[in-house]
Amino acid sequence: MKSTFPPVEEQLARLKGSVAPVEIINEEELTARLERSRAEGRPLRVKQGFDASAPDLHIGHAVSLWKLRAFQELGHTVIFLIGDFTGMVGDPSGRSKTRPRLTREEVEANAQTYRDQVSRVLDPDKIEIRYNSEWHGERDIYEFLDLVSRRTVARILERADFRKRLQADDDISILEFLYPLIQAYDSVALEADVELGGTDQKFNLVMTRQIQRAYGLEPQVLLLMPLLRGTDGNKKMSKSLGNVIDITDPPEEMYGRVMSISDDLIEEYYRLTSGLSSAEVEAKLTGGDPYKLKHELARMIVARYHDEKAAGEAGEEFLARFRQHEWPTVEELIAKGNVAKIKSEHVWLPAIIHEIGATRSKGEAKRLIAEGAVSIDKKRISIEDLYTSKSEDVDPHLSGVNQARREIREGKLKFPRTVQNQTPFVLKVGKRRFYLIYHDEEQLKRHS
RNA sequence: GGGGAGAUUCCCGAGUGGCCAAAGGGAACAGACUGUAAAUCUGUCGGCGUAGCCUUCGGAGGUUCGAAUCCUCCUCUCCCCA
Repeated sequence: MKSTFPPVEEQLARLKGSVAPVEIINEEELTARLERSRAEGRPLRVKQGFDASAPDLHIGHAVSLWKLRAFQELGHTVIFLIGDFTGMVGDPSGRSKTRPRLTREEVEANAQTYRDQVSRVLDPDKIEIRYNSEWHGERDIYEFLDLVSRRTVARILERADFRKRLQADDDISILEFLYPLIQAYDSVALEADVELGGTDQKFNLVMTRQIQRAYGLEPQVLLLMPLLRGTDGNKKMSKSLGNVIDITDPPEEMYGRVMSISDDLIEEYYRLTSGLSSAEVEAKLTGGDPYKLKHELARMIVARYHDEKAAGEAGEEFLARFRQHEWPTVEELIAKGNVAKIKSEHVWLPAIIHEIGATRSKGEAKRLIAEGAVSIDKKRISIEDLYTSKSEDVDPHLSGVNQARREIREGKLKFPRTVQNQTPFVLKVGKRRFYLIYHDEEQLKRHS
């Protein structure tokens, strides 16, 4: 049975609207494909690849997800390709050498989380999820060499990044060289008509076109989408750089993260993440006060991935928390799961901070305390608070070896002192990390 | 296959026998100031209970009272030649 599609003009307008692709390679081909699809009643196969080993999608990824959604709404087929095979062999950026091999179960678990996340933007019933191990996993070396033989080194060296590293005498592994080819084959296997990707993927995506031609297929159309910079305003949004806003972040978190973007990013975020048309963005931005603009943006973004109500509440909470410097209540911390149990009430504070995972070492915890970054129940802890000259306050977990020393110094020097507060108490570490520390379950139950 | 250069703490990079847990810069973190922004200033930035002690300078041995620094072998990277 044949599907019907809107007129090509209308489709094109839709695909180029809202967040426009930075580049379409190329537009005539896209028009031609759309026309043919309409004439034949055959939906286009629109593909985007995702990394199987990093299954958290952020609002930068969402830029192209929304574009995929436009395709979906126009009646085309969206293929969500999970690069489980390529994820297993390595990383093309040259940063990390080899990634840990993913097991079948991990891949499936990641695929499931992808599906959940993607459904916040796309219609989950209309996604074809595929894995590139389907074809690469089966491949023998002859087929592989056949693929490799279709390109030359010079072609690969066209990539600016390789040229640069070559000039800088940096190393490039052969695997990295092969990576674009392996990836390119995915589009051959999927018979993709269109592929979406970030502009940073341009080289790899152009390679897919060349490889498709080499296999006698019509090259796919590329929609290169703009990259969103991370909340720090310097680098691209990336989990490893810690400057992300995940599409699954809870409302308050999301709101707060939007508020923390640098001012230079306001326009970029409005354009790429708000869902407004460029005319609307234009209108908003002229003469707007950055602080207000950010609030408005935060509200829109939260509403997009949660709903209006959540966005409103997140906004109010934000104001309460950060304008009036309120601490979250015990109930809120419990609700969010920012709760940590300690073994005993008699534990040295840096040990607690370390134990709950707020710092990488006790030394770091101590440093933070010295810097005035740690508070308990709204009272700032100073380094002196950590020590006592009364041995009954000493952390009893500090064992035998130290016991002797402790005795020697009794009366003269100071010892680590256990937390003086009754549990449960609220511990603040750094600017925005709060933990409810408790010792026995009963204490918690009283609150929930 | 031959010749040369190199591997330092998250990154870049100094250090060529004790003064080195290792300069400097970047990143990061914290405090002050603020709008959870930027800029700025200040501080921190291997691990331990403040003390000294432990572990770290590609890997394994060795020389030495003492090694990131010297020697041997190994691994890896880059350059030039074939």
